[in-house]
Amino acid sequence: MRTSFPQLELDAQICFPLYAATRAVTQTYGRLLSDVGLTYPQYLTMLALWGAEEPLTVGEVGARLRLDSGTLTPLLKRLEAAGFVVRRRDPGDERRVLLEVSDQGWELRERVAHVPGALVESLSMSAKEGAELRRLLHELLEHLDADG
Amino acid sequence: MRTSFPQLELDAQICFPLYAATRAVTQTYGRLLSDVGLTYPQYLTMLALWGAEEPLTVGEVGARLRLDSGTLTPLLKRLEAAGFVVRRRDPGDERRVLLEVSDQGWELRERVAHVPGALVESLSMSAKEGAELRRLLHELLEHLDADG
DNA sequence: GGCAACTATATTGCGCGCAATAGAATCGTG
DNA sequence: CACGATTCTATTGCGCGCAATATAGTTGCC
Repeated sequence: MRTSFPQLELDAQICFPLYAATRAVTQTYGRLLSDVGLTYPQYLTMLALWGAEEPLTVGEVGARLRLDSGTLTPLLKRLEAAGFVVRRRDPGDERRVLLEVSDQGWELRERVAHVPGALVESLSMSAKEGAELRRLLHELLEHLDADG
Repeated sequence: MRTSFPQLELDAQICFPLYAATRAVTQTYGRLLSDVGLTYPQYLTMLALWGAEEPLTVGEVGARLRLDSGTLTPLLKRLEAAGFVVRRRDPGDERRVLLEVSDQGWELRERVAHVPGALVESLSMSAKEGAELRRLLHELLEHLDADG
């Protein structure tokens, strides 16, 4: 390089490993999920719906996944088209859309129950390192939420 | 939820914090880079070109960033349209495209020299934690490269 | 009740990210 | 030299991810 800018080295930063690792993990999930016809963001959305006590709204899913309606609306329409979710307006507040997991959606849950284990296998990380990584990522998220 | 699938909890996994943290970091970069008209992937591409001793090919940039031509070709055309990069076929091998940083591209480097520092500031992570996070992410990448 | 703020979702536009494919140039082998 | 295999970039198609905007429904205040 023409002059020295050591702070601009690719590998010296956290940003690039984070970016590359996320894409690698997404691809690994993609291979595990292609059988059942889900993408990784669709899988995360189903996790949110499966984990809720009752039907969530689009906004509630967005709050959990940190995604907005521009991303979620078409994604949810695809999940509905695939038969995993039913979307209907909340009769009590017609602005809101309630997302209900269909019977087929509950069956899907059993078909992907092996996925987290398979992924942890692929990562081949110790439980201790995994917990540490999770802790650091949560910390990073909190800082960026506060003032990032 | 209807039945218990503890392994399917959103926060129990590494995947979701990784996914959310990456998007948060990308957004933080986006705010820092919007002044100069770069996106985050464009910035990473410029880092690769700035850091090379001589013009890189599309494939060489792809190897460094782990991106393929489907992503890079249009991205590089946008960088060329913005005046930061010159693309030309390698006279010695007409299959390859050489990517040269323009004068304007070198000037850009000085205008973003503050970005890594500003980002580290936003993360408000200790140097020790940053190094640990980087180490864990590199490890994760290696495992996924090998058999993921 | 009426009307202005506010809220929730949908739409549009653009830039990735990647699989699949195409097309051109080069290489290797006979 | 010929020709099939390989390499390199470009193209196409689709699904995010997000800013900006639009639209419909609700609430609060008078």
